[in-house]
Amino acid sequence: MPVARPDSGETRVIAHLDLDCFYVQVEQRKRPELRGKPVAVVQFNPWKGGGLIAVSYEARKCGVLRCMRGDDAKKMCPDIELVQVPTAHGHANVNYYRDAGTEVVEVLSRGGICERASIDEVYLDITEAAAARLIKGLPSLGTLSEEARKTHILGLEEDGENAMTAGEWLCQSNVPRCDALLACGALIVAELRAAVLAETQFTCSAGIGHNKMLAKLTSSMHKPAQQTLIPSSYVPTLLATIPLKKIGHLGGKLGKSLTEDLGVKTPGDLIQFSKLKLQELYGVNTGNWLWDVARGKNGDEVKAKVLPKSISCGKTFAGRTALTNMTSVMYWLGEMCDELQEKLDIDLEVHNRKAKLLVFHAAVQLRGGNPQPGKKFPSKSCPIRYGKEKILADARILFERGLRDFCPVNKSLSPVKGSSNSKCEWAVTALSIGAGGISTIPTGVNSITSFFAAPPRSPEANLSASSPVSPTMCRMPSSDDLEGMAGFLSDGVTKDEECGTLISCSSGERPSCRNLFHSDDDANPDFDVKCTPSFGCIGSPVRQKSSLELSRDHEIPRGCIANPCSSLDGALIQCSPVEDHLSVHCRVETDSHTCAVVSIDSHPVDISLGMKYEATLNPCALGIETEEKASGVVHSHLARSSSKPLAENVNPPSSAGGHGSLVAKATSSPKLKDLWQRNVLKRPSGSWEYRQDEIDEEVLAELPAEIQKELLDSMKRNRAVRPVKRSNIGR
DNA sequence: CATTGTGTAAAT
DNA sequence: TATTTACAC
Repeated sequence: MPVARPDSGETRVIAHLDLDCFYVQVEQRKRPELRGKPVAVVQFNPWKGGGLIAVSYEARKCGVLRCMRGDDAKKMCPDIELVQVPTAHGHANVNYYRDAGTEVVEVLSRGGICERASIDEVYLDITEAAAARLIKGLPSLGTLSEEARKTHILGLEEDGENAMTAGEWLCQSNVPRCDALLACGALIVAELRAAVLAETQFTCSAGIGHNKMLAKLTSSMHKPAQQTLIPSSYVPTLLATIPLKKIGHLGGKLGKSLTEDLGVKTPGDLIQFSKLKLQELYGVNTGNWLWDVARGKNGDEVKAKVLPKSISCGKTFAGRTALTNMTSVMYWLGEMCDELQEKLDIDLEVHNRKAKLLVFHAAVQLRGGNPQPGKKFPSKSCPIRYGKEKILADARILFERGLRDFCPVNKSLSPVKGSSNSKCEWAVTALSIGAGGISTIPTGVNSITSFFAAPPRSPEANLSASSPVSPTMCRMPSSDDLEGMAGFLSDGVTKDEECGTLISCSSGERPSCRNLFHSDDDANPDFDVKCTPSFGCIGSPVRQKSSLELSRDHEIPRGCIANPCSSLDGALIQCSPVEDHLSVHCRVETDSHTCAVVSIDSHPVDISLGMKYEATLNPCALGIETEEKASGVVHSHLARSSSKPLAENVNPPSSAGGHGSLVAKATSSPKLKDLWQRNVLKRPSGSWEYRQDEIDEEVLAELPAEIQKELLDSMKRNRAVRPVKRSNIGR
C-alpha cells in the first residue's frame, strides 16, 4: 500500500521513461521487415491464438488491444503479424525482453540515479545533472536539440495572446528556479532518449516533473517516442482533469473505493478531505499518502536499483489443462525448478548474488467446490537450497504442506495415494516458485563466513530451523551419546563432501564445537571455526552441509535438539495430527518406544494432551521401502520453547500466536514399535573407524596450544572407543 | 473452462 | 517471520 514519504517539494527533477510497446520493438529490431507494420506479440498458449501482451501502434489503429486473443486480433486486423514470445521449459520466457531492457538501462543509468521499475520502465533522478546544467546557464533557442524542442509542456499556451513555443518555454529566463531545473531536465532527457535510440534502436516516451508520481503520470501523455514536461504551476489543473485511476496505486480497489464511497472522480477532488479524515478512512499511511496525492506531492525516492530482488517462474493451467495428479504437478514443478535454478546460476555468475528464500504458490480447486469459499491455497516458503533437485524436493514439500492446510478431508500427504474415502481431489490451475531475499554474496574478509555459511536444511529435516529453541533445551552430546548421533538428523543431507575434522566440543549455555577444516584452496587455508555442535565424534569427519552450522543468532545446534529425558538415538519421522491441521516431526526413542515430538510448523502450535497423531514414517530413516503410516497419542508435554526462559514455557501452549517449538511426548503405535525394532534396532549397522593419522600432524602443530591439548586429550579418550559404530540411518 | 508471467511493497 | 493482499505492466 502507498505510504507517504516526506515530500521534497519542487527541488528534484525526476523523469519516468517508458519503452513504447516494448516487446514489439524488440521483435522489430530482430526482424526489421516488421517495422512499420501492425504487429502484436502473443504469449504461448494454444487457446484462441494466445494472449496479446504487446501491440504496435499500427495495430492499435485497427482497434487491437492488449489482452485480446490472437484469433480476435486477426479478425480485427487481418494484416497483423503475430509474433510468439520465446518459450523455454514449456512456457513463455521473457528473458529475451528483459535483457533488451537491460541495454536501455545501461544507457539511461549514465544520466542519474536509475531505478528499474519494470521490464520496460525506468525512473531517473536527474536533479544533479539538471542543476549542473543550470549553472552553465540557461539553454538558448539556437542550441536546443530538435528532440528537446519537441517537448510537450503541459499548460503551455501555444496560440492566442500568450503564445509560446516549447522551445521558448525551455529557454525562459526570469522563471522560478524549479521551472528552470525542469527545463534543464528536459534537455537531458531528450539527450538520453536520443542515446537510447542510437545505441539500442529503441524509442521511448518520457515524463519530466518534480516527483515520481508526476513524472509517471506525464510520460504516458504523448506516446510514442515523445516527452512531456509538467511545470508545477500546471499540477492543480492536471489533477482536477484526469481520472483518479491514472494515479499509480489508485487503479485498483483503493481507487474504486474512493470513487464509489466518497464520490472522488479526480485526484483533485481529494483536496476537500482533511488529513485526519483520510487517515480515519484509510489508515495513517494511506491517508497521508492520499492527502499528498491531492496536492501533487510525492516524496517517494528514486532508488538506485537496477537488479530485481526476486526471481520467479510460474505457469497457469486453465480449464481442462488443470493438473489433477501428483505426477503432472511434479513434472511441471521439475521444469520450473530447472528454470529457476538456471536463472539463479546466471544471477550468481553475472551479479555475484544468492537468494535466501524459496517461495511456492499454487492456485488449486477442490473437486466438490471449495467448502470454504474464498479460502485460497496458501503460499509457503522455506530457506532456499541451491541445486535443482533440492529446489524440487523442497517445492514438493511446500506443495504438500499447502495441500494439507487446504484440503478439508485428508490432511496426510499424497492425497491421491490415500484410500478412496479420504481422498482429497484437487486440480492445480497455477504453479509458481520464486527465489527471494537475493543479495550480493560476501567476498573478501567475509569469504570464510560465506564459505562455511550453513546452507539451509530441507524443510522436511528442518527441525526448528526457523523456531528458535532456547539453548538450555539443548544438551551437548557426551561421548556416549555420540555413538548414536551419527545417523540422527542426517537424513537427506549426508552426501556432502567431507570438509574437515571435528576437533573439539564444548558444552555450556551456548554450546559450540570447533572444527578443523582441510582445504586445498590457498585462499582458504586450514583454520578452525567456532560453530554449533555437529554430530559425530571428536576426530570424525565434518560434513559441511549436514553438520556444520556456524553459530549465529543464538541458533540452536540442530544436531542435538532433544528433550532432556530422551536418549539421543533415534530417527526422524513425520507426523500429521489427525485432529489438527499441523504437522510435526518426531524422533523415536528406542527404549520406551515413545516419540519426542518437535513441532516445526509455523502456525501457532496447539498440541494438546491426548491428541491423536498420525505419522508418515520416513522410509529413509527407518530403512523401509515405502512410506508407512503410524499413529499415536500425545501423552505429555515437556516444554514449549521460544527465546523465553524454559521455565516459563513448561505448560502446554494455548492459543499463543507466533512461532515456537513444542516438545511433547507421545506414545507411538505398535506398528511403529515393530518397524523400529525390525528395521532400525536390528539392522546391521555399518561402522567406520578413524585413525590418529587421519588428523594432519602438520596442521595440528600449527594450532593454538590450548586446542592441541584438547585434541590430543580427546584422541586419548576416544582410543578406547574405536571403532565407532555408525548407524545406517539416513544414508 | 481462459490475462500470463513477473515483480514490488505494505499489511497482517 | 511468514503469508496475504494489492497493484502494475
